[in-house]
Amino acid sequence: MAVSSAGSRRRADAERNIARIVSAARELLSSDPNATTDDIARAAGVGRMTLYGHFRTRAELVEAAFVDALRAGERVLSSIDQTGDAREVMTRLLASSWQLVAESAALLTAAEGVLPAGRVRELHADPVRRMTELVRRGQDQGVFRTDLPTSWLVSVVHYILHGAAGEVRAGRLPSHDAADMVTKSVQSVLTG
Amino acid sequence: MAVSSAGSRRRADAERNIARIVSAARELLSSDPNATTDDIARAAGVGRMTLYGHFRTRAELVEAAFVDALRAGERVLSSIDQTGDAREVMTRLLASSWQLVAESAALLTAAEGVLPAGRVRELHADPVRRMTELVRRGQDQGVFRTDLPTSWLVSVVHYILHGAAGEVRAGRLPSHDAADMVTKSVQSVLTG
DNA sequence: CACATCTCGTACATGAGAGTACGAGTTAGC
DNA sequence: GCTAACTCGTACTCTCATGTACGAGATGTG
Repeated sequence: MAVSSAGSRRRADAERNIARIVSAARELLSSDPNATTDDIARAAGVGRMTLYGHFRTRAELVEAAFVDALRAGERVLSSIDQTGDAREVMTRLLASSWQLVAESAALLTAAEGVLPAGRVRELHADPVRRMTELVRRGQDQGVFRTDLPTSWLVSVVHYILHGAAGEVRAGRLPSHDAADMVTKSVQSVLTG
Repeated sequence: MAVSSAGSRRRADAERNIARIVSAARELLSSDPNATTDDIARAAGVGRMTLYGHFRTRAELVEAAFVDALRAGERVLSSIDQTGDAREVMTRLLASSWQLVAESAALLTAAEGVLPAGRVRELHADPVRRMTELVRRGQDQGVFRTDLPTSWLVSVVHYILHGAAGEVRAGRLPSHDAADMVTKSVQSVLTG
């Protein structure tokens, strides 16, 4: 997060620059978890020193980018139409969020490499919980398998998501095909 | 690979040290893709200078470790009983190799970060080809789904494998449960 | 318009890791 | 047991990224 927490108000240009930096960090770290502060500052169109004016350390910046991505994810998750059985909800969810989740794979790696152990899990406990609830609901409704633990099924969904992202990034899978393949594959695993 | 390629013969102790170094590299890089040459030399029980006597650069060492892991994988793949339909073969294959493939996930990351682009795919073209053939055979036999491309199915198998490895490493999944979950999940995706 | 806030270049300190140079000591193999 | 091959410690250079120090100039805001 930015240095000045709540006490004093920030100037508008500072606010704008912070947003730019976080956004650039999200973008760069999502394709290269080792992007340097210099890379990020440059991509944000600000000097490196400006960046350090807002984020004391690289770790602080990575966390800010990660939190930003999580917030975007939360926005999507909470806007999903929850009617119908769990299969339908899952399909809708994947259709509208697979790209987002997938893009953050490398960002997650970056966060894990830099943040104190456990902090990462702590930060995205919320989205994981929501996904877990959806899967469990499906199991309770009898539309998702119960011979595998809920937590494992949730994990597999993540792996498929991240994998698809990798394929797309590497240019081996056209982006518009990905959603369909992800959905079909996930549905198979969940229904057994 | 080692510096002296084919021309002159190596002394027995040198040969032994090379084996130790490669083995240590495989082990360390499999849990930390950023392990340093110093870490590896130390783990191999040799001086750093000995290591540099056999591998000019870190990249050369990483490649050697990667190739070594691939060879071990090939040995497993080629010893699998190929009788029965593709589902049975796949089950046998996963049972006896998931750990191996899984362990090499981080090693693969290390290789990708250090080797020239494309070199990695080039190196493990063989195992990928074998797995692809197995999946295609299943599709031809009518036991695996055909509504998703072969290459995508192969990829998903890899993701599930690597994901399981991550869970085991993180201590969230007991190692002896993993094989079963991987097998069930993969079977679901492949049969639709 | 005054001034606190913000920008950002240059320069520097630090630390980590790769790879090199040298050379004395050890060991395998004929 | 002689010799070439090998080991490996010390010490060095290079490069790269993080983070700090200083300070002059630009700009938003009351």
